[in-house]
Amino acid sequence: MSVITRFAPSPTGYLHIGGARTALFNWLYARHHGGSFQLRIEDTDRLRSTKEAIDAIFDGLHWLELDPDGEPVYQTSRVDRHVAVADELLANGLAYHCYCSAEELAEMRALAKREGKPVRYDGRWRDRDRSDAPEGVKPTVRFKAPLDGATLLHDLVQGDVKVENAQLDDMVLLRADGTPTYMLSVVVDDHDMEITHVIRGDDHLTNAFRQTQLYRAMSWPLPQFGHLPLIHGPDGSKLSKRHGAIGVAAYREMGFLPEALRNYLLRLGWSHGDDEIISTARAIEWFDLDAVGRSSARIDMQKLGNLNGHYLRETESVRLVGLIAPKIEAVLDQKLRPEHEKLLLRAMPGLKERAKDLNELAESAVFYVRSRPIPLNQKAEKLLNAEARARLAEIAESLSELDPWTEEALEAAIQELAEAWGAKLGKLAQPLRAALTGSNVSPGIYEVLAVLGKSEALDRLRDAAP
RNA sequence: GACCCCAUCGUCUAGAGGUUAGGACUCCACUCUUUCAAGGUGGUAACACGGGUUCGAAUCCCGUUGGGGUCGCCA
Repeated sequence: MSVITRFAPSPTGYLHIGGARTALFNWLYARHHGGSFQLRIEDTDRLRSTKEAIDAIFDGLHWLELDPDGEPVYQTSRVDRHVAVADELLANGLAYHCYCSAEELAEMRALAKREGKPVRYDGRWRDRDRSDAPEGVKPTVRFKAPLDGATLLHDLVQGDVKVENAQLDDMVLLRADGTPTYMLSVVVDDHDMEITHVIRGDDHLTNAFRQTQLYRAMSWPLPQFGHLPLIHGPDGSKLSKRHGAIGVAAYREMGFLPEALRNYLLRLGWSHGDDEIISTARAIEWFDLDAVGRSSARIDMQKLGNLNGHYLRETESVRLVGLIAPKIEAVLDQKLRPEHEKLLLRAMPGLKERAKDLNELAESAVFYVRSRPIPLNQKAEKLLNAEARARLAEIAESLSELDPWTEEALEAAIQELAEAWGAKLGKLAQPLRAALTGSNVSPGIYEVLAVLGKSEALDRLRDAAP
């Protein structure tokens, strides 16, 4: 039987980083086994589900290049089927109507809590006759869960886990308004979609026991379960909004490459010996659930940044220019001209070596395409003292004869000048950098000179001359 | 509180009875060098604690402590 996995987020907010990892693991597992990866939108909470959140999930997955196979399934489109299953359970005596009001249940919980007893539904309508039903109360449908024994789970990540059935109460299958609850919907949908492997967050582990009982009640084959440990914030606490970078879109805005985020997320909880840099092709080849750890992990932005820098350096220049062009245009408040894009393309090798993310890359590239005169930052200003400016004039003069205008030729020419003046190279290089880039930090100065081209470079030097 | 899960450098992790406990990020030196990065070399840094089992435990068992998850007519 072929493997079918699914990612089943509820569209009540952005696609967060933990969800992204769940999606990645499901995707990898399916790819590794030559199976299929499905997306199901769990939108049965009509009040909290939003179109924006659904779009955010699609966008996030698409950006991460984890697009699902086939069309996504919307859980709300399947309520009739969910209700039919509940009715079947009811007909077979495996479910029953419960006439408890919300207040009554709240009271039940409060009492249990006060007495220090386990907080759960006491099954008071389980065997009660329907004729006892109070007037005008719409009942919920509850699952008649087994009272004795235990439910065993062979979890692909967590191993064998056992829970006494006495710990599990009779869950609500259909709300008083007749709509199905999550617990019913997941089981029906996972079954109907023929999901073979349910890979999801650890927070669903206890749900797996209740769901197992439902599968049994319906005599459906059980899927395999794999519960992934949760991701925590840098301080070890639960990932929450105060950690800031929790939505996938935020990582995109911070200038991370999807492949870097994927590699980082992959290593968070999964390992393959000492391997750190793992291409997606390799990940597909190597990924399996037995190498997933059982303990939760913390987000480490430093490591993500380092990984991103690595992938940035490996990325073809054309793609990088395409990614940073909008950012540069925003800074300059104007569209880039084709010749500027060509220039940036030539500049990329030196720039990408130095950037940790796309925002840094864009920032460091701006000077190349600014129009003269190039604004100087404070340090550059300081470097361009009277002596330096005088020298720049001479350099410009001397360089105007240079042909060809190549990195090698420029290096030779400038070193020659330094020697002739008996000056240290730094004495020339820093003022050159300041005049050419407006900054004290940049790629190699010969490279900058060459990339800029003879006429623009000389013009910038003349701008700085006294 | 009840139930369940987890526990190796600050962080992510390798390790599946016998290792100088390895790698990566971070940090610190040194190196390269026209700046800044990247790169190279080296360094600091861990088996939570207590009992067992064993000739021998990071590895197996029990307990303690700590962390996490779940206990909705949310998903």
